[in-house]
Amino acid sequence: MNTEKQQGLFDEGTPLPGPMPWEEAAVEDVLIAEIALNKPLDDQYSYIVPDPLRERIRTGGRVRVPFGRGNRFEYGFVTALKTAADYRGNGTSQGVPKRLKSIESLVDEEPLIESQMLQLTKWIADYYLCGWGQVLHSVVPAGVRRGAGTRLETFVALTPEGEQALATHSLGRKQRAVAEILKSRNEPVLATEVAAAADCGTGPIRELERKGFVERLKIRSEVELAAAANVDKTEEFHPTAEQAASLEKILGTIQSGEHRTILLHGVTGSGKTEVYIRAIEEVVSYGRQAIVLVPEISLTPQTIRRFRRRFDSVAVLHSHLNDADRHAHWKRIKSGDVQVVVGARSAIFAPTPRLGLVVIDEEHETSFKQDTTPRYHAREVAEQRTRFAGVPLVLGSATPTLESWHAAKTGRYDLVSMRKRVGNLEMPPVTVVDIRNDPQVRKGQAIGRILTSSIRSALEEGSDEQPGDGQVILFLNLRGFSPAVWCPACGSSLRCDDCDITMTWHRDIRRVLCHSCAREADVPKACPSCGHQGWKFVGAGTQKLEDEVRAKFPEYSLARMDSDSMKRPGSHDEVLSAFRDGKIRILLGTQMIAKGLDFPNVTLVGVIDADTLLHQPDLRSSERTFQLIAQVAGRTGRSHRGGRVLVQSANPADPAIRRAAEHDYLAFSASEMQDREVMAAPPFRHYARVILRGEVESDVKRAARALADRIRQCSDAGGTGVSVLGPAPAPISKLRKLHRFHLQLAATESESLRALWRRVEADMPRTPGVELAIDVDPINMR
DNA sequence: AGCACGCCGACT
DNA sequence: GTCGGCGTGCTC
Repeated sequence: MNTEKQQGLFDEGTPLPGPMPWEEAAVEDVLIAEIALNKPLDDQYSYIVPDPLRERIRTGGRVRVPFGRGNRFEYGFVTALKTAADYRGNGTSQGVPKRLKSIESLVDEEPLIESQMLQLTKWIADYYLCGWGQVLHSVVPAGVRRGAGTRLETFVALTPEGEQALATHSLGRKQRAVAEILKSRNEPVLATEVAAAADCGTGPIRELERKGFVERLKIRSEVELAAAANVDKTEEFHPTAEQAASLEKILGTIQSGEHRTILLHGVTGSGKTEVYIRAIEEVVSYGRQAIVLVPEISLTPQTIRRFRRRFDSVAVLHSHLNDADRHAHWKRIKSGDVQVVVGARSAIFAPTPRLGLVVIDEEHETSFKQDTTPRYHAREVAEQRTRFAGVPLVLGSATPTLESWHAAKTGRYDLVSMRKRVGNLEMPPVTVVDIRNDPQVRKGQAIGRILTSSIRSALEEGSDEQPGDGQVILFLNLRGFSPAVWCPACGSSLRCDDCDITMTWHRDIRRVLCHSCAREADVPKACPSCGHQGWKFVGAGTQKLEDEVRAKFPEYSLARMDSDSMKRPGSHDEVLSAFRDGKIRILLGTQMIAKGLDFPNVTLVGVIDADTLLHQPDLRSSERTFQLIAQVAGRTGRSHRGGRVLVQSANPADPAIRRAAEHDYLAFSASEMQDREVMAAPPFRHYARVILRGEVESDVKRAARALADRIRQCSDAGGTGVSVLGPAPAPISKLRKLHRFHLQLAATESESLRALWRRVEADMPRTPGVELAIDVDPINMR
């Protein structure tokens, strides 16, 4: 706070403040609360706690305060409480001589945030350069903030007349079924449940109600949490030597009572999950809780079942929970009733009262980084949270990030490795097929000659008992039919009106879709640039692949799994169980099928195009390519039947692809690490990315230049050793109508980036209509 | 992030 | 004369 400015304020005729409470006698013990507001503000604001609230106010709870000149009411979190004496003496005396306002009211009786979580969120605000209040706001789920807890549900019950009618009246088939069900249950039943059990809609129920045989009851019910499944802890564990060693290492750390981060590098199929479960059992036996983070797409019923089978009380936090369910879970976790929390990124904020262990599975997944404010990485947040709690963090992956690998190599993490698969199964042989001269690919097909014949032999090949029951997984990381609609006359492609992106043709809806903003449009008859009629649909997505496979293998059943075909809840599980039962022989899809699937009869995995990620303008493109192939390859060879992998590529000599084919993470990481050092890229250098966006391109560009000048000025003056790159248009230069420019800051010490930014922020040039965001440790450069 | 205050141009 | 444009400090 600037004293001069405040002096000025008083000089300019602002009414002089009355005596502050501490200027009167016996008010030294007036209570003052520090409040963090949900705004991009660096400071907390001090408010007087009025006497009636004194006894009830708590750190970590929310309050309603008047804010700004208009005294509009805002919600904020109490981050600290102190007496006026402390307040005056705490060294911030420069900022004191201002009139403090009073808190209007308390929002929560019970604090939402306990002190370690307060500390953690403060760390996030400092590290990721955003407001503390913003972090606090985003850490508490909306359902919890709003107190969503109950919902009104419609129950139905049989009336006495209805019960008689069963014997005396003739009822329609469905109506009778409904009445029978209600009679046998002899209590009010959820209307939807009855309808499902009687295999009918609500029609028959309504008819019964009209006749007076059924009554409808609206019951406000506490949300019911999934009951503990049949717990089976007797499952025998015959650990491999490597599993035993890994587990021993983790248990040793747990018992040490100190924080360590353990990187568990285990190839696909090496049994990492079983190691996690055994470690969690240990902390649960001490009455502590564990948090398991998995990528959102791995949060499948199979994964959840795996934990539910082994623990009495598992809370699953997925993105499709409604507010009431989320709140119910949250309360139960907070009460200590939950042993294991399984969830995506944000589950790292689960309010476990006695945290014993955090596990992050598939540590390399990019979905652990949030791409809106606060732009945190769950791995870093977990590192801090476990450090504060003095408990271990286990990071598991077959293909660790270079960041984690580097941390392990330099001793910041402990490393344990599992190089062999459970059951002494071999890693599947991976063949890279050069498709540059493939006659089928040249004709525009997605599947080349060699992959075609491999699919056929995999499907036909069988065991002695069951001939010809082999299954095939085909992976293509592009949904839709064609990723481009191209005009052969002028060479232009259909683009999104709002984004700098080509539209993808979706044949099922006969429209084009922008995969960035989800905008939908019809394909114009003629090319808007040249008027030519006759579009070419270029490239292949999963829909086109589906067509091609059906045409080539009409005798085999097939399912496509991508976010378009899996919109209906439960469809994911249905397809996978049909695949498990062998009712589906060919499964094709996107990312969705690259994770965690484990089917013994899959004897061939085909990667349609290994190059899509390779050509991204991203320093991690090699790493991503390696990860993808290694993960997909892990879907086969999971039984004595063995299996193989075929990777189609136009760059068969690329080191990332070759190393992945050889299952050689060590060689890949060693050479990639050297490249990163030469490029001055992470993990050897830390980055922060500043993104500016606005509707008027020239304004954004000007703002970006002005900001870059200001940053360079601050940087030079401070001798910070921070290099400034840009500004340049962002790789996606327009997104949802907003033009985007970015610039990057790089330094050997992460802290120098933050120090520089804080100096820049203090006197930032601003342009109306241009928004600004900063991303610390960015992993998405788009 | 809002928002109230301010200083500039086009209207009754 | 004043209504309203949007640049720009300030928010306990």
